[in-house]
Amino acid sequence: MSEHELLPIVGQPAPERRDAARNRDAVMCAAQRLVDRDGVEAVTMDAVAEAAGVGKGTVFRRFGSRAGLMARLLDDSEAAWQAAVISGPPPLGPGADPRERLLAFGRSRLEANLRHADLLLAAVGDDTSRSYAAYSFTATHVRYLLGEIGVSGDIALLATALLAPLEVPILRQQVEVENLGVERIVAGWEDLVGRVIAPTTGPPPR
Amino acid sequence: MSEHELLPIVGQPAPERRDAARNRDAVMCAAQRLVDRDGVEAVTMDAVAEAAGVGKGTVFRRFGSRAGLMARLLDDSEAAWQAAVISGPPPLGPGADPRERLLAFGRSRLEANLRHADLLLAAVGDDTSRSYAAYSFTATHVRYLLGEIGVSGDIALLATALLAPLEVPILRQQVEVENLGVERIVAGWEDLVGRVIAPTTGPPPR
DNA sequence: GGTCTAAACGGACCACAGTCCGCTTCTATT
DNA sequence: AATAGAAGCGGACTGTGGTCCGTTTAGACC
Repeated sequence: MSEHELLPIVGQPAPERRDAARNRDAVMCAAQRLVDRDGVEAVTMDAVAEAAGVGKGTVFRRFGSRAGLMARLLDDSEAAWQAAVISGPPPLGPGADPRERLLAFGRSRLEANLRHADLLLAAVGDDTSRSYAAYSFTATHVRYLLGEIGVSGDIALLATALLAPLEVPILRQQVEVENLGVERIVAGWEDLVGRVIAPTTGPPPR
Repeated sequence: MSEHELLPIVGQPAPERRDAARNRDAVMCAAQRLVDRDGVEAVTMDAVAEAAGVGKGTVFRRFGSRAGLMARLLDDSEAAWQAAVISGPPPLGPGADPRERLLAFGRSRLEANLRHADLLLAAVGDDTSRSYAAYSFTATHVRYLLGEIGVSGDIALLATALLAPLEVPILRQQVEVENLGVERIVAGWEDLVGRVIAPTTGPPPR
C-alpha cells in the first residue's frame, strides 16, 4: 500500500457514495411528494421511508431527524431567497437606498415565513437551538442595513426587535387567530421600521 | 324519577368529586417535585403518573396533555404576576405614569419568561394555537398602556411589536447563544419602547 | 476478477405521548 | 342502608420519532 494515498486531504468532504446519493434523492422526492399531498403535519418518517423504498434507519442517517429532513426541503427556496437578498435586483438586492432595502426585506421575509409556515415550524422541532443558519443570515443582514442607515443605538438588539414580529408563530397568530390581513401586518412592520430608525428626537420615555 | 332533577343547571360547573380532587393534587405535586428534581425536559407522563400513585389515563383525563399539565404548574405564578399587574403596587400596578408602567411591565415579563422558560415552552407544546389566555392578557395590557400614553398608529400591531422580542425562544437565543446579559436586553427593550411611543417627528422612512 | 474495508443499509427495537374501554368508586336519592 | 348511575380510574394498546447493530455493498487497490 502506498502510504501517500492514506493521508486524508483536509477540506475534501469525503465524496458521497453513489447509492447514498440515490437514496438521498429518493427520500427527498418522496418527502416532498407526501408533504404536497398530505400536508407537513401528516407526514411520518415511516411513510417517507416506505415511499422512498428505503429503510427507516437510512432516512435518519441522512437527515438526522424529522426536523432535519424538513429543513432540507426548504433549502432550495431559502437559498434562492438569500441569493435575491445578496445579489438580486433592488430594492431587495443591493443598489437601493438601505431604507428601501430594509422595507423590501421585511415584506419579503414576512411573505416567505407565511408561505412556508408549516415547513418552517417542522424544521425547527423542539431542539434547543433553532436552525441557526437561516436566522443568522437575516439577523446579519438587518444589522448591516441598520448600520448603513446610520441608526444609533444597540444595533444587534434593534435588529432582533425588527425580526421578532416576523417569526412564524407570531405571524400565524395574527393571521389565523386575530384575522389580520397580510397587508395590514406589512404596513405595521413598515411603521415599526420608521419608528425604530427615526432619530430619537422625542422626549425620552422617562 | 322526578323530572325536574334532570334539568342541568347551566353555569353550575359540576362539582369535582373528592377522589378526583385528591388525585389532581397528587399529580400536580408529583409533577412539581419531578420538575424540580430532574428538570422539565426529563419529566415523562409515565413517571408523573407513577410518582403520584395514579394511572396514566387519570393524568391525561385531568390535564389533557403534557402541555396542559405544565401549564397548570405555571398557574400560580402566572396568576400572581397578573394580579401584580392589575392591582399591585406601582410602577407595575396602577398608579404610575403609563410609560413607567410599560417599562416595568417589560422588565417584569422578560424576567418571568426567562425564569420559567423551560416550563413555558413545555406548556405550549406543538398545538397550533398557543396557550392563548396568558398571551391575550399581556397583549391587552400593552394595548391599554399604549392607548393611555396616547401613541398614535396601529396599537394592536405596535403591542405585538413590543411583545415579540420578549418571547421565550428569542430571549433564550439572546441569552444562551449570543451571550447577551439580561440587563442589556432590558435596556434594549426600554430603548425600543422609547422609539415606538415617541411622536414620529423624524422624516418618514421613504 | 478478487479482496478488503469503510460506508451505508434496514428493520427490529425502545421511549414516550396519547387513546380506549371495562372496571371501580363516589355520591345523590330513597 | 340500599341502590343506581354517572364520574372517575387504570393500564393495556397504538402511533411515531429515534436508536442500534448485524448485514450488505460500493469502490479502491491489486
